[in-house]
Amino acid sequence: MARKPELLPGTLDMLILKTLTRAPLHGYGIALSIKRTSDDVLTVEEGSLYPALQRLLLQERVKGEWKMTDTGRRARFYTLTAAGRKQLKLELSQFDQMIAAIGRVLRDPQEA
Amino acid sequence: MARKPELLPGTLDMLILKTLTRAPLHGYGIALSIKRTSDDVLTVEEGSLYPALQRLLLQERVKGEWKMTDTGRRARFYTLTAAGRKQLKLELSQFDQMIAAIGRVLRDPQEA
DNA sequence: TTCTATCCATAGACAATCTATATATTCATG
DNA sequence: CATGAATATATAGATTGTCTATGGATAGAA
Repeated sequence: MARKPELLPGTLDMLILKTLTRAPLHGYGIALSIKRTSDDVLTVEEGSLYPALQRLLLQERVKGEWKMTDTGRRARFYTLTAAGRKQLKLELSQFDQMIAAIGRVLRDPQEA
Repeated sequence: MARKPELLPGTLDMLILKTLTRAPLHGYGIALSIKRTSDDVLTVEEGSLYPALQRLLLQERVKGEWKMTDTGRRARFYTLTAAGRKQLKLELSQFDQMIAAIGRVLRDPQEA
């Protein structure tokens, strides 16, 4: 793991996809949303975010359209595709399963 | 994330350290313990386990001693050090914080 | 005019995990 | 006694994901 992990590795795609279920957003907006919703615990660096979005585009889990923001800047807005919704559902259930499993290990009684 | 993730990346050291709070164990025993305690959800591959144990040795979070198992094979038994206990405590609290933050993002209401 | 916030993106470094491989021993089964 | 499964350690190499660092550009506030 990186020295100062801002994210739990392996969870970024899921967080992005989930964020897009609310509404289409541009990259910067996704990062802000995750930061705010997580009460500043999760910070998505640009160097993580944009490669992740490229991956998701290639996998056709999101689609991107260049538009203008309210503030008059051009930005690429991402929308979930059907495949993206399906993938999110899958990742969500795998994540729950993992967390539950880790929980069992961490709560396992000490010192017989 | 790997195609078929057997672990949540970034959690292996924590799982190993936690497993060693119960009793000193050798590598193979640690892997078995995690597998069983997690009801077969978490599988620690050898290629992940032994490098992780080397890291933990170098960082002096565990110490290792060659001994004989009950079944008469030589194996390296790992014991938590004070630094290892401290590190476990830290990782546990960071993990809880991350999971809680991820939970807030994932439970964030849909479609305004 | 300068600074901050908004916006995109890539290159390169680094860390963690996995696949594959190698070695060796014990024990059960045929 | 041969074979294979389970027990046990370890490394090399590939892959992936994230981060640091960098570059560019515009809008609006000070």
